[in-house]
Amino acid sequence: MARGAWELPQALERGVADLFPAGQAEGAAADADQQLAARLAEAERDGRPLRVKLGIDPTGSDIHLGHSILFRKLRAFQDAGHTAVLIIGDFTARIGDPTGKSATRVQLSAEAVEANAATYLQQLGQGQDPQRALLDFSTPGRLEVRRNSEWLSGLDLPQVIELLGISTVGQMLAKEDFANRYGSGTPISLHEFLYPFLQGYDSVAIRSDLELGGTDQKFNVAMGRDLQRHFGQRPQFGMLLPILPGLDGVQKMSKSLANTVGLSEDPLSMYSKLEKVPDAVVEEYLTLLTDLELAQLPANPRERQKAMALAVTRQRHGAEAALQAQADAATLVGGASGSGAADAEVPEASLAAVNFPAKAFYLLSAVGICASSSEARRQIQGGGVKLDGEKLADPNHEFADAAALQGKVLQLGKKTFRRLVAG
RNA sequence: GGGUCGGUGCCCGAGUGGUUAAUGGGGGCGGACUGUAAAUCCGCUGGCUCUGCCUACGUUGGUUCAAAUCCAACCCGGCCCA
Repeated sequence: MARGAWELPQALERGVADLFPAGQAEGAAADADQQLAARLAEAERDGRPLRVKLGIDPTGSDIHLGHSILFRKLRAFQDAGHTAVLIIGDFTARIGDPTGKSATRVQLSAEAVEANAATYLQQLGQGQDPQRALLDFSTPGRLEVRRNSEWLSGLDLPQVIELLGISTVGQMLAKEDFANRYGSGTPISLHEFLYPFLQGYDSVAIRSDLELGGTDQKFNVAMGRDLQRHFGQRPQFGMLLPILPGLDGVQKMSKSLANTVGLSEDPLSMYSKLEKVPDAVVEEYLTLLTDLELAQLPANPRERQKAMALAVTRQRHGAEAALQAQADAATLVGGASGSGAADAEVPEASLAAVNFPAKAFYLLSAVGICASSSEARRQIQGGGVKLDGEKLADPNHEFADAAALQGKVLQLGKKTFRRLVAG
């Protein structure tokens, strides 16, 4: 999409994959129902900030960088003076968004949903300095946090039937996910059809002017427009951002694919994961996760990769911690093999749970560096384990007591380190 | 509701009575190499302080000296019919 295609401020336009409706800029009077630029101008003229909707279903406990691109965009709207309406999908989380799913999602209990919601808000920066936080929680009028159970749990059957009457089975089956599943004989539960209506109804309930979402949300966002029109409201705009590829560079970033970087990860692991994302996605990461001016970065791919990793880490942890993480990563990985590792900042692991005397393979699992003692045994035999830079070759090597290990750095592969501390 | 086919380890998928944690592929992890990577090559890939012992082929029972493999019931799913 060419820069300036929608005549939006750079901060709002950066990285946008799709914006609809997108009426022609030329021609008759700018139409505030068809062009976002016109709607923005109208908002400014009338002194009425836009209501920008972003819904999240609290189905997990961690927010990762893939989610953050939407929050970054939401923040950009906040910074431009608009109202972010963050919808916690406490009701819809219990149905599960079928988008992108090849199977029916497990339904969550109300308690689990509420607990997840709380950690989400915390990760988004509730109660934190707006400079460092992802969203601005403190400036008055810039944020509304709503739960969709507010309006959804009160719908009665006649109302639900009214909603369902707005669309057709044909339209539902035209949705890619449903079409794929139906076509391949994978089950689709009927209640999953309800999801788009409920998400759409959220837009009605909060009188959304614009909804943010990933490109896979087009169907649901468009449904919001249909419902708003049905209920006599001015339909929202849809602004879609790309789905961030995960660390594998191929599939979308998703916890279940274990290719994520969590927002609250420590600086070192955040940096070292990011500095080795595949070349193919570095530009996308730069565009979507940083504010760096792409043209001014060095051309060398390795340098761009590092600049990206540094910039993202800085946003979350500050400049100092980010630089430290960069230095540590260089020491640990690039490695004046081992000797430097002892000095670098490394997450600690307690020996409290270890029963001595401890055999090497048992130690690895007891300390949490390997998932099981069997795995630890294999890793040692495979030559992937070092203690203070020296290869541990014998899985049965016995350590008599904690004192022998205190302060040493246990390393698995190239990127997993734990400094052992007495419990 | 009726008919029919099917449910195997993270995923896909072999395997139809008997040396075996269970062929093969994918993914993942580790090693070498490199710009950290990618590509390539090699190793590992149920659990347990482990020269052995557990637990595993939808569930529960049964037949057998012996079952993922045979039988029964049940649960779940696809397709066809209603």
